[in-house]
Amino acid sequence: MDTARSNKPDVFQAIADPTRRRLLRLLDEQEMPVTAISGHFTISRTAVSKHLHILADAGLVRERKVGRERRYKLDPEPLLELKRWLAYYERYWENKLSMLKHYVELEEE
Amino acid sequence: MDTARSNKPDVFQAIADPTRRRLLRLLDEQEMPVTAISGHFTISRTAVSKHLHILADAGLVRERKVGRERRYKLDPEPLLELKRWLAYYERYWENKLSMLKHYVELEEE
DNA sequence: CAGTTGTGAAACCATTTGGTTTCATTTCAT
DNA sequence: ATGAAATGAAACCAAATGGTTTCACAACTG
Repeated sequence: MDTARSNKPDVFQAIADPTRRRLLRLLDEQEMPVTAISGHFTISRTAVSKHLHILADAGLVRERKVGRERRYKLDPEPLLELKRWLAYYERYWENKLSMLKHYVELEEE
Repeated sequence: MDTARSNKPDVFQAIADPTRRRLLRLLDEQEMPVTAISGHFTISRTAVSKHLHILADAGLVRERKVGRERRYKLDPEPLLELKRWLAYYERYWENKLSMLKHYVELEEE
């Protein structure tokens, strides 16, 4: 990790880490400051902070300064890219028959 | 990478790499042997082979021996986990109003 | 003003990751 | 049987990743 590099904010990369997925869930429910957030994890506050920056770089989280706190909140918008990516494969399960057909072909041949 | 460890076949992890996403697309269109596949990439055949094993571990790809070749083909089933994960956030864009409301709230406060 | 709280930046570190090159093995072609 | 083709395993490597500890600083609380 090291530093929060604002280089390649990749959604796929961002959600690859389980801790970050948990963070997204948490911040969907409510906006929270870093210390409160890190109370939900066993890793250090600093580590959580880094994950938050990665999520922010990917646009998955919004940051807002309130006094000395820095509150984070989910921004689901970038997940649309994932949704679009997934949509390509949608035809496989858009109906049970196509799925079945797929498996039959896999088994045969 | 090093070796194809059949430890934690994580879908999120598997699709995090852009090369692997390209592989999935390619193998959706047709079943192919390793050498043919690696013709589509600039990295070495061995590297492609490793990516294929990672995808296979995640269940995203099926392997079939045919003579001296080893043919790979997409198995989209594990993508359903991703779809389910994504479904949680679905309410945000299930209608334009909820999305709009979300952004307004983000801007306000 | 003095002290405490909330947070990020830096410097480190071990492990994982994506790649390469080399070698061994299996299967096909002659 | 002999050689070429298709592929995985091994050993190795540089860079990225996820963590930690320490330090500095801004902003509240007395």
